Amino acid sequence: MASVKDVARLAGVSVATVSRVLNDSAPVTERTRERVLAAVAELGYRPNAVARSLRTDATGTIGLVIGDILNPFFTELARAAEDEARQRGYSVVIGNADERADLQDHYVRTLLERRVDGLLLCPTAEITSLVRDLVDDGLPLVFLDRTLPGLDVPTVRADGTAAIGALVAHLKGLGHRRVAFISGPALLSTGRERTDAFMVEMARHGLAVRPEYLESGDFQAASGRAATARLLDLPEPPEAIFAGDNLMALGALDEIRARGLAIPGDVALASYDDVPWFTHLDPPITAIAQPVRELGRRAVAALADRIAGGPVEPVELRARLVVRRSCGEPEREEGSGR
Amino acid sequence: MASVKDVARLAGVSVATVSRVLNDSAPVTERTRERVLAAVAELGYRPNAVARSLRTDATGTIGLVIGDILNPFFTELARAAEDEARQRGYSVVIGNADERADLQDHYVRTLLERRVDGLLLCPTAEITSLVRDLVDDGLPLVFLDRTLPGLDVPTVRADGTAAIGALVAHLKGLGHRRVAFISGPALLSTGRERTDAFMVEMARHGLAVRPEYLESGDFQAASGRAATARLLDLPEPPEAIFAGDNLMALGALDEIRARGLAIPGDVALASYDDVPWFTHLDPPITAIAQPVRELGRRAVAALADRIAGGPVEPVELRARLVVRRSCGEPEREEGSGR
DNA sequence: TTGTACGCGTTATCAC
DNA sequence: GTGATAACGCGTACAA
Repeated sequence: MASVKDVARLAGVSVATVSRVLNDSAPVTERTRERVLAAVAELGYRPNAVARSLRTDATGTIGLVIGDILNPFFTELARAAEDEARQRGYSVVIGNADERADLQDHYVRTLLERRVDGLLLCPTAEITSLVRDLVDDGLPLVFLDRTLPGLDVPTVRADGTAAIGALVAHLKGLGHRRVAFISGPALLSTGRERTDAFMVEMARHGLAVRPEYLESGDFQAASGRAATARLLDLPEPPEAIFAGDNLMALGALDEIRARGLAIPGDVALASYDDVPWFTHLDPPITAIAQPVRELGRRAVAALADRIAGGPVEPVELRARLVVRRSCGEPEREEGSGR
Repeated sequence: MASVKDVARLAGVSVATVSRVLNDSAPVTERTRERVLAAVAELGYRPNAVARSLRTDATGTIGLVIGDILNPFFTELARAAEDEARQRGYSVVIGNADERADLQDHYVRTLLERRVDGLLLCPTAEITSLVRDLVDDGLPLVFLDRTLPGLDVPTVRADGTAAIGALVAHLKGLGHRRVAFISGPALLSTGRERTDAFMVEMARHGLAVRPEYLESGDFQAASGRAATARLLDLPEPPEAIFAGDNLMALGALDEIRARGLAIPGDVALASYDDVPWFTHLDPPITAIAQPVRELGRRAVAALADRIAGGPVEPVELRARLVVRRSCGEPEREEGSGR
């Protein structure tokens, strides 16, 4: 493949001049500029980003390690991040941790070796020594969606407390008293926070939470289904089930359907995380929607600031309740959806 | 960040020896090996993949340019490709063309500049000059899911003809005669092939296709919804609608629901492309499933072969019909799902 | 078994 | 305005 040298030779100038033309880093005669450009076109020259990166110590690349690429939440997050990154001239290299610490570390390692300019990380539960090193090394780092305790890293996330409060009020208003929650992993900040908020809000609304109504899963569909089975097998099953993420809600849905139960007639269902197809279910699912696209954009913006050496504030957006019809809402109360 | 030089100095050896230890490219005394490894650990040395790539002229990276990252088909495809690539020691850089030729070219260009070892491309409709150059340049290239006519590039894809035939037979068996098809863009090979197969199979089964029953969309939900609206507004609407991809099926579903029509009572619905949540709809959607994960794996395998300099055969897998309950199937005919 | 020295393709610093 | 050249970090031919 043609290099600057070839271009220089063909244009009858030095490599320095070629570089100057290509990056217009210094004034060049119109005549030579044309000659260089002509040579570039003739040779089909493509600058070698690898060599440039070695020289400039910047790759124009940011890493994004997400929890699970099959989870629509992360997919949309990735897309939003990529849009914003492209606009800022960055490329994004995505790593899929598949909710496993070892896979997360694998990707972090290769991203480091590839010398990404910064890293967006949705950390898995465990705080690995590699992640700790990252912080110490001073690599521009921003946590996305999830936090790790005791690490001084800016985090971009959405707070769901208010929305969960709104949901609890909504359920109570609809006459539900026995509300169950399927929480995510307690090791994940998102898992913990949603559970805490649920407990607090239930108490605040004077609703008791029986211990057997507090199930827990791993943010995957299968665990949501299993938890729902246990709940429905209870001598006195809950009137409403609130799943801690969209995949567990899917599992819950399956189990309810498999038993031939009706939503919301036999049991109400609500989900943390909204996904496009919730609108298309019958009934449409009442859910708590995170501002996913803005999360992705703001995360990239924050990282870009850190890379530029500026100070970075943590970002905390707010999730909101989207009322649909899976909790026994009267016919025309449908929310705005998305 | 520490380099081989630093490691060499600390270990009291030459850079060559450090390199030898790290790649065990040549025998080294156990004693020096230990010293080097100790130095590596102490300095927290991470090899610089950028420099290595410049030297070896290989990045250990493959590019994957997909049509639309929000389409579950491509998401799953990407994940499968990534799994296979990781097992083979490659990293995948994903570019999202968003079904736009200019965005596709943008990503192809940056991937080229980053010197990916090979490229997996789901080409958009138009055959751009950049893509033509790619072929001429001899960059290891494999088309995935879609082909471009007149280009000598191995393609990994799934043929849907048999499955479409099975679907037509299935619909006919269920008593449907007026079957409509919402095709994808005729410029896309996948769009064309599905339409052709539909026409051929309808004829083969002695079913006429009225011109007004042949709608076309752009593989996005909105177009599927609009096409469905036109179909349902017909003086004599079709008894069954077959959508050319999962997103257009989603749009069709919306329009049908919005009109308060019942599936399959008022109109039957089937989709090309199966997605996990089709199972969870009521009724579950009868669909044609592509072997998505195997497509991804085989594509990476083929590309790896090309990179290694071996000959590469095109791969053609088969899609299959998954019978569920959206076409008026009797209660217990449900297929195996996925 | 180990060390020295060159070159990969760029950009940047210095002269001219 | 332009050209020669050093340097980025690494792998490797060649020498020792």
